Amino acid sequence: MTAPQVSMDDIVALCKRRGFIFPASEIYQGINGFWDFGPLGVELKNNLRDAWWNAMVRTPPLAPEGLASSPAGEPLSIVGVDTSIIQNPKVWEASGHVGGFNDPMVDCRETKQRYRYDHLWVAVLEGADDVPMFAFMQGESGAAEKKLEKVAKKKNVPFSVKKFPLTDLKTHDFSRVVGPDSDKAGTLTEPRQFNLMFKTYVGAVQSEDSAAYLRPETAQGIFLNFKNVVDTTRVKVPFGIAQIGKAFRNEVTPRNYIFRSREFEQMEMEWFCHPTEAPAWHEFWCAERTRFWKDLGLTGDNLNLRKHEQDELAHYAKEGVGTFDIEYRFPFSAPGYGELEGVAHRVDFDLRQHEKHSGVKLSYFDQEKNERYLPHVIEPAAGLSRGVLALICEAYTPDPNRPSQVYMKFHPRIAPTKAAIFPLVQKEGMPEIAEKLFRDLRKKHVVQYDAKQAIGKRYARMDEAGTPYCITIDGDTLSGQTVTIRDRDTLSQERVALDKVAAFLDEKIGA
RNA sequence: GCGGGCAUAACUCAGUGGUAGAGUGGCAGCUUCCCAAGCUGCAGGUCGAGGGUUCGAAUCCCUUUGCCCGCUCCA
Repeated sequence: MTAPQVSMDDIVALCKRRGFIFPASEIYQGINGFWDFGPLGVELKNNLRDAWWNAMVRTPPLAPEGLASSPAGEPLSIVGVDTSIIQNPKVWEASGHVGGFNDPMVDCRETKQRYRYDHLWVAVLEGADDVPMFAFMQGESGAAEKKLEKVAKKKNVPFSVKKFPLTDLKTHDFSRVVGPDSDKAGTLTEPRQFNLMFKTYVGAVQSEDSAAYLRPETAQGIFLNFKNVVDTTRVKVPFGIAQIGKAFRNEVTPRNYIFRSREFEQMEMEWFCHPTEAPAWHEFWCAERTRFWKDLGLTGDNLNLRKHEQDELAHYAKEGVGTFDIEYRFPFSAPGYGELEGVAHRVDFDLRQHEKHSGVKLSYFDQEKNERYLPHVIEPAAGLSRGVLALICEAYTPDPNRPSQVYMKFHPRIAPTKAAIFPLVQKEGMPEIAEKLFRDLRKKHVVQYDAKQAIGKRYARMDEAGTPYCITIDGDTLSGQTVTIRDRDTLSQERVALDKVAAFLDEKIGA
């Protein structure tokens, strides 16, 4: 069954109207690619964040048969860190984020190869305007010249080669250029500066010596602390290090609401394991992570597990078993999907790189097996901001039969507000009882008190906020010490004893 | 980055050269024993921003910012 077609515009309007998400710096006409979370949005985000931290760090999964050093059924070992957004710039050279990406680059649309713009040359037949040019890497003109020779024979023109740097060619003429690894003309993109990291300067005086970057992923902070954690926390491979935090990418095109924004939040866990066990752990984490999202209500066809094709793998994942994406069908991506979480096999790329660049030994010594090695890494990396968006999209439920026309069907565990407490009318002592109940419940749950306006309007408000339960104090409360609890999804009401309301919420929300 | 579209109240929108509007929402009061009910009232917009044309611009022109769609990009 496919979800009813809802428009992204309607979701955005509700998020604004009810205080989930606002455009950042809106009173100054906003800023492209940045968003603020409002009162309901931050509760929702915190709930997702806490659910992840609980699932990974506080109560990690139990060890599967035959993989972990601990016996099957024992909890896996995962510890948390919270590392700095700004690190020594050498970190990003080691990780591969700068270097190849700071110079203007030219991509080949066909082969997906990427070349330094200033390292490419082209070879062309002198005096022939209507034949292809062949690009080659500086100093490796052999293949290009052979191809030109063929062309010269075919066209019956003299074989007289002219060579010059690609930078001398107008980008308009790129349509005539055959890429170094391609055999079609016009597949090279215009040169582009790939500077996707935000740059800043450390210290009050700005100079290139003090340049630094805002982290483009939280993962590196974990690798930087691998040795610290091993040395101080008695963890043994296999184990995990988890982190939740902001990351920044100067995206070319921020798009699709908060899906691709320039400042976002990640939830990443690096699972360090023996190289030979990495494929099995990869499979394990794919299943675990899928289950996590399903438990939060992302069910059915809207969730999809997809293996990356070889040519779309990141630089660190090429040698491993690959990357799986957990994807969600957003209204803007339908019928396709958008990435929610990637489970990648990063092999030992990061530890190896940091060992090389820092000169610090990062290998792990297994006492029992008397074996020293660089652990492989399985990385489940989820987008917290994207997760929030997926939860919002999944929750958005049009319903022409109710006054609000729409309600937010959040799983009670992640709903921003768990319950609202209403006195049915503002008299006969009802507000006093309701307020006391409110003060009582709020110690443990996010609850709201609302006595204003008609009861129907108050229910409607809570439907749009996605509050799963509305507790109403009425005439029978005065005589029988019971309240009604209205269920957001079914609209049905049940009577519950006043002193059992807290237990009711605990049970429903799983507190 | 390229091409197209859009921008008027918190939301959805009307207003095509002559005094800024509606519905919804919000707030206050009255009413009200269960689903945006009723009555009364109130707040909120220099029409995204800047410049130009004009006696006069939300309206026409230019620039710019933001959003949406399609390419491109997303290591």
